[in-house]
Amino acid sequence: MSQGKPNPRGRPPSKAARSRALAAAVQILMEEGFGRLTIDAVAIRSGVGKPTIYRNWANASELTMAALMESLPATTPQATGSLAETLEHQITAIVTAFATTRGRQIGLALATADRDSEMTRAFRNRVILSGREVGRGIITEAAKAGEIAAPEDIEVVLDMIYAPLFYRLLVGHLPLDQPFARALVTKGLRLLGQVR
Amino acid sequence: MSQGKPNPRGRPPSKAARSRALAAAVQILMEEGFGRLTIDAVAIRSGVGKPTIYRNWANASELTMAALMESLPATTPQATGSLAETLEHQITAIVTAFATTRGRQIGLALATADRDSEMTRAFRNRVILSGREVGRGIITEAAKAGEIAAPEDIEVVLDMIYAPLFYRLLVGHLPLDQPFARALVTKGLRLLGQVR
DNA sequence: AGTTTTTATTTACGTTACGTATCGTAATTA
DNA sequence: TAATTACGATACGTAACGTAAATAAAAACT
Repeated sequence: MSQGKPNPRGRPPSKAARSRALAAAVQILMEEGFGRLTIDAVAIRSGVGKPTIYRNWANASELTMAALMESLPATTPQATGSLAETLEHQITAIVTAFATTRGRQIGLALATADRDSEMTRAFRNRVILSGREVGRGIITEAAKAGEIAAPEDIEVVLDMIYAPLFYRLLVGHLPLDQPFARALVTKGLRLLGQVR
Repeated sequence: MSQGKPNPRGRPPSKAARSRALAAAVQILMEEGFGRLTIDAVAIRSGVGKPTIYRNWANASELTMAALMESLPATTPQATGSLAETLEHQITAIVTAFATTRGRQIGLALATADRDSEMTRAFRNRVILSGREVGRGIITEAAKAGEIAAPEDIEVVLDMIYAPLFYRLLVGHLPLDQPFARALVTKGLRLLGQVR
């Protein structure tokens, strides 16, 4: 590594401006929705100049993802209990989170995003895949505890449990509700060798 | 019902203009990609006027979906064989189809589309859900033939098999390839009570 | 044949958002 | 105090949207 900060010369970037812009973006997202979240709107509402916004985020899509990440609820503390209980608790929480309008916004943001940007990767990991990772933890713990055998093809199993949530959210062919969450868990457990 | 076509008075809508516009849209989609498919571009390339285009499709997003449907490969004829063979054949075909760039375009179109328009519904059924419906057919046939028991929660099972394809396509966290297709079928069969 | 109706094409327009450039000012270091 | 860098304001050029107005063409009615 180099010596980090040799000497920052001129006026430092304003943390305040950055956070005012981000806060305005989150507000717009909540109050007016995805379609209204434009750089101009954020500039006007926050009082931060457009060039400053562009100095902080590469484009509108990245600002949107930043705002979405900002507006996420804190991750649910992991419940303790049987594999079935824990899993159902988590899936149910995801269904609840997706039930809001934010669900569609997330899908839209992901689809629109520039595939291989740093921001997109972060968004994907923290928003889309975080639930799936929690699920991985729950399952591997259950395996360690001897509740189930060590699953093979864990990635495929995880996809089969978590993808349908995203699928129903985006495609909307069938409801994304509690009964669905329960059925998903039941079937998922069967994949893990546990019949309930 | 009324008497259908009493007498269409003035100049009839030009089928030619419509299909020229659609063809141009498909071309642009193939050659330049989703982002370049704009009404202006289609008008210029096809020689069809913008108002005429708007008379045929409500907006740019609908034209895009129409073009995507137009450019779809003919549906694979259903192979005959065991449940496992038939299912694997079909899933593999979907993976192949999704592997092209068109895969991403489909996801983008769906995410961007106006949720409850006629066109969106058609697009969803013919592009996103058609594979899933073929799967339903394969499974119910196998059940009728006594190869498996009649599955309960068929909708959930279908989602668990078909959603992961879409998920990997859009999220891109893991490859959408043949090994994945095979693993998916194996796990799917287990859900259907068949172990191989 | 002439009138009416409807569409096609052309052209222009107003709107919105993007992303950038310019400018004078403010904040910080040397 | 000078140099440097970011700030806010403003204006700009570009692109695409979707609509309007005007003229020409194609068909049905009389």
